[in-house]
Amino acid sequence: MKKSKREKLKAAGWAVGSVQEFLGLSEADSALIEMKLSLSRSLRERRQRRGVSQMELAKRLHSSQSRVAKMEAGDPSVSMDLLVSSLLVLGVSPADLAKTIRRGEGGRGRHAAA
Amino acid sequence: MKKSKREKLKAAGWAVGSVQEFLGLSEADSALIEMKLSLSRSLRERRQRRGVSQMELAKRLHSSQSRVAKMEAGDPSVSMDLLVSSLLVLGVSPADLAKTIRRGEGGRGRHAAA
DNA sequence: TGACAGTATGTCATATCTGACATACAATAC
DNA sequence: GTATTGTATGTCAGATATGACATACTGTCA
Repeated sequence: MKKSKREKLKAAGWAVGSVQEFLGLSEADSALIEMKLSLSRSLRERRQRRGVSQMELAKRLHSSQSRVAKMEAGDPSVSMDLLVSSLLVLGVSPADLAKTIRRGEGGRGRHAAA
Repeated sequence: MKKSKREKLKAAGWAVGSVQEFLGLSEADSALIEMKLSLSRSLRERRQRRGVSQMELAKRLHSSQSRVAKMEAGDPSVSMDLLVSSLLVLGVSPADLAKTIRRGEGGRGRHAAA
């Protein structure tokens, strides 16, 4: 029941801004997606800021470099669990995580502060 | 690589407080778990507060009553994605979600404000 | 008592996610 | 040039999550 939407998104190339309007996504669906994209961006940012390579992060996570790349690419095959785990492994506090999640706040006039 | 820990947790009955110390869980692992438990509690609370039955929520989610029950029971088989989706479907804003997540903040003297 | 609405718990087939691998690409240093 | 390091992308077998279903347990109301 979720797959069809993921397919559409993949096909659409994960348009960045408010993805919702032109696909048949519900508010909740698109909010979730934007949240994940937000986490994804945060991950890359934090990792780089700490000078950690994807390979190294992968090791800490007991995962693989390719999966880390997919996480940062916002690949739909990546779960929120994995994104959150990764951030936690990078030492991000739940409080900071919360901030990141709020950053994913829905369209309607909001602007992403890069 | 995650399964063994889930098994242990299940065996341990998902002890509520800071689960970490007596199992071989990393900080990140237990932080993730407590976050999920936090979401889980929040879900039940919000759903009840709105007078929505598990069955009804299940329909809105295109899921089933039993899965909603598992979500609220903190069953390890439930993903963070599903928990978050559910809260969103209940109309919870990303900002409120963020608060819930912060509530899952790690042990070290903190107390769960019910 | 029985009937009912809500919830819990177990199982299962199928959908999805995951780590691992191969391989390609980009930039840098020699 | 070609190593080397970091990253991207595709694929796939195996692991995990999912919805659906059956069934049991709980009130509550008559």
